[in-house]
Amino acid sequence: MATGRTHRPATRSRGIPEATVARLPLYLRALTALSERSVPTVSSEELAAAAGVNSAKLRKDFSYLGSYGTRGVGYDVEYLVYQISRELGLTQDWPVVIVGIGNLGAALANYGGFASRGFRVAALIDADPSMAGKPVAGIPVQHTDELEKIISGNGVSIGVIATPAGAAQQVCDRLVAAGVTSILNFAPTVLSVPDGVDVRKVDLSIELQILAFHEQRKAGEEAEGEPAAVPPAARPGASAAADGRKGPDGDVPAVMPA
Amino acid sequence: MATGRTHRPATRSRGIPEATVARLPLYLRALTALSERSVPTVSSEELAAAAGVNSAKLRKDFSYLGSYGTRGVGYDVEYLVYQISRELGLTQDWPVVIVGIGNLGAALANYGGFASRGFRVAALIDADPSMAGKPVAGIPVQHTDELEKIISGNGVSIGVIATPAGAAQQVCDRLVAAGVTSILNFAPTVLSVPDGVDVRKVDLSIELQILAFHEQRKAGEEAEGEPAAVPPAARPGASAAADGRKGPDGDVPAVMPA
DNA sequence: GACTGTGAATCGCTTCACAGCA
DNA sequence: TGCTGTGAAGCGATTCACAGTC
Repeated sequence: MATGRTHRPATRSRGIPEATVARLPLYLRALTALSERSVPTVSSEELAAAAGVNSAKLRKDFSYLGSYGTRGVGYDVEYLVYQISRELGLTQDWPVVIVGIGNLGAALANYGGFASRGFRVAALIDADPSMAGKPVAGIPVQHTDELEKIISGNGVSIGVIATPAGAAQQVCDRLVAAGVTSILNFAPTVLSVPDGVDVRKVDLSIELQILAFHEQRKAGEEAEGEPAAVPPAARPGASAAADGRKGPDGDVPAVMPA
Repeated sequence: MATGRTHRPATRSRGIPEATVARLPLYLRALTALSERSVPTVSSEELAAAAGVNSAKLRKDFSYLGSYGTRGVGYDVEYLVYQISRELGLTQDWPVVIVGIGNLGAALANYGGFASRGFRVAALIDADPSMAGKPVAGIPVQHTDELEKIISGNGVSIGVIATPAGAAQQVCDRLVAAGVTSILNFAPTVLSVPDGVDVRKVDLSIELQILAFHEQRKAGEEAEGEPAAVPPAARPGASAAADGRKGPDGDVPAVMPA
């Protein structure tokens, strides 16, 4: 899981479970594809397959939205596209700003998936003065000094942080102070925000680490036994660090913060 | 949640819950930061705060790995860094290939968080012949024709797909056929893979859609009442589409696949 | 006959609360 | 005394299985 909210204990939104909300975009994508092929109706089984979930889950999810299907027939594709879009709030325009126009920020600015779903890149912001004015994805980059002006001037409530980790919290604070209440964070840091502000995070290297865990497990199973659970290596003692500890695989790994 | 596996029913790995595995990289990041500041030990409370979780959860998580703490004291930072690294499989080198060197692929190739955690970008692959040989992040891009050779030649078991949606399944099939067993998918498509292959996905626009849902809810609450649950708009009938349906917010949204 | 909608059962994760140990 | 480690309780999500409806 690449993501998570900060705070908000058990405040389930409008009765729709969080897990369901997280799947609605998946259904929407699958439905949109069907819509383009002019498929009029679809069964829970078919749609579930297209979205990569099982049909019981899909039907349960849709039951939270209301009874939008027809027994014995299935779901009307166009109608469901509209209902889910509305439920997700995509029937309105969401101006977003992207802060930090490095490789990743530029990729995000160019990403077609945003614009096509009601998200409009209202501004690109970077701290590097030499970037100012340069167009990225056809939008001129503005300097961080303008941040507050841009947010309030465009009524931006969603911000995307693609800065280095060190700058993220500060940028976050300024975004929040200027009125942003939802943040998508690509920087590898835990952001702290006041109540009422939502944060979702995407950490590219975390996903790879989870894959590595399973990959290692596969390799271990091939060779029968489980990978040694608790190696007889040195245990903590009172002192810290530097005791040349080694594990079954070799040396202490070169782990560093991003 | 930005991510999910495909298949694998209830095969909990070595007794460590999936949810715990997904948090280990978070702990590792926080611990690495402490390690760099030469902090020798840390309590569950402190570490939990740094990782953005609560302390009960953290202790439970660590209890699945073994008893690595000292009652009355806390956890030895260096020792825990090593144990978690080992558990995640980061004590070994993982060659990865990135397929699709557009904006996003280039950003990934340049992303420092990979290399610093034992992931080595073994090759960059793109279908565009004019890209071939051009260096990105210091690594020359190779043509898709070389894919199989590259995978087997480097013993690559993890592949990253950053192609357009249309090419993703085909690339996936070739990666799997060549021996890749873990895939990180950035393309907005559901990939189908044989048993034994893990897929994790990151969809940038899905995260924004989830934020939009909550954002909309906040706005709705300000104005007291809930947003109308089931509008009296036209219901499906037998025929599909094009009936000029409108919702409370205006028109049918312009949703499109990425 | 086919497929949706949903109560009930189940599963897994989180949280509580305290026993166990340095 | 302070903090970890963990059974047990609580809770949300998934799955089952079938009644309801076209």
